[in-house]
Amino acid sequence: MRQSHLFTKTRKSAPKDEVSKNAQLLIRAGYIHKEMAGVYSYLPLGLRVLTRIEQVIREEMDAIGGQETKMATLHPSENWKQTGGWDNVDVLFKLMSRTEKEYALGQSEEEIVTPIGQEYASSYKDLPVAIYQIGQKYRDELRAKSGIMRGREFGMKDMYSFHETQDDFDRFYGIVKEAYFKVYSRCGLDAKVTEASGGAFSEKFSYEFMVLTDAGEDDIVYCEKCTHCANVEVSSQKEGDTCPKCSKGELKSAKAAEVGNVFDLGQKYPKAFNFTFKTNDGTEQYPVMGCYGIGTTRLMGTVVEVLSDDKGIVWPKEIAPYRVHLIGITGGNKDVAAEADKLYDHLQENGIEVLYDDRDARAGEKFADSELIGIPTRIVVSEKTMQEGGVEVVERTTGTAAFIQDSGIIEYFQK
RNA sequence: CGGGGCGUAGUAUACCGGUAGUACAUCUGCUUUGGGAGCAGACAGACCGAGUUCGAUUCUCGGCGCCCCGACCA
Repeated sequence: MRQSHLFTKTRKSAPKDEVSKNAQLLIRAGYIHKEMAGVYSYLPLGLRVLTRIEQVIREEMDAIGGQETKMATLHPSENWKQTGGWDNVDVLFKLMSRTEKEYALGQSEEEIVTPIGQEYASSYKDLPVAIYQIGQKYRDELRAKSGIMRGREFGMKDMYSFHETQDDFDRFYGIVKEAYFKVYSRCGLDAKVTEASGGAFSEKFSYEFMVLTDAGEDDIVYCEKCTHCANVEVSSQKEGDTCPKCSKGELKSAKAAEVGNVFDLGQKYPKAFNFTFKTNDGTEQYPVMGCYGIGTTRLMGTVVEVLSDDKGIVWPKEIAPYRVHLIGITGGNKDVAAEADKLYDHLQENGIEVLYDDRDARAGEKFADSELIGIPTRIVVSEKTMQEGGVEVVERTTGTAAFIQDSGIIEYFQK
């Protein structure tokens, strides 16, 4: 992508009404555009990041047998009335058509996925099954906050599983947990898992996946010696306590962002829709159901909160909008511009995604923009580098510059 | 939903009871070119409504919007 064609531009200052770091940086760098409180549009750069996050999640869900779908987000009110959610889920957006027919906007998909499961899973031979989707969710939050961390419209991967037994759900939960840790790791985050309450819709437990950041909304305690982590909201554990798991470490308290969760739904939804399957002895039974969420847009915001520095965003390679930011410092020299053009083509021909700053701008502006946008590797072509037969390469994470010969450029990105 | 704060060009800001100035961005021209360039010129603005007043962007009230704290958080 030639930056001269990219329709977004960077800004020096953030809008005064955005305080959160993720919103300030993402807006300044041209990733997102605010529509209203809690609702953002994703612009070309932002969409590329979001799409990559989705792809990481997709790969990990597919790897554990999840099957992707695209379920409706405009829901019939009847399904919500059948589960009681129409009157009991206060974040549910309800709307009415011109013919006074009622609808709900999907804030979660149990009301949709359960009847679908019922249609296709009628035997124990069809279980377990896990289906998921990645898409928009709508929640009528009383207060949207923290940029893209808590919005009224947001992106989420939600997976639902149906099992013959509780034991089988527990087994599958362990598999999902490992897959979730892979997702966070690939996104450059270090996550912890905690037990928490199931919220209003489940009398059973839930698990929350947490990333330490002051931008988060949850108060947790965690052990530095082991993986133990608990939500202060539902546990009596507090800072300074001896870790109940390893009894070696002392608990520390911290703010954390919930970047994923798992709910054990039991048989609530199958019962509400009378979804039964035949067991191997011919009796009818309700399946055990689980749901597994990852907020894709919140995950993006969390990455910005956790990894950015005073110069701008720092994307991990897996989810960066481009792998390389190629910068031509031409100073009006046509030979340099031609050399940068050539390198741009060369990188693309080798499958390396590149944002090419071919703008007629000064070096300082290009460097500052590059650091704000946060692409992992910057390559600089200038008169100086041409004389030496190579390019300057700077990693965004460290800021250290290295010189590599033209012949070694592609190899640099293949290691 | 309770409390607090804020609404001035595209963005960030300043001043003012007598219709608004600056910076960045944008446009034109010349110069400049490895850390957000310089000069000259141009375009562009008071959230909405009511009230007070000779006159309101400024004061008062209401609405709307946004941010923050709290509550809430499938």
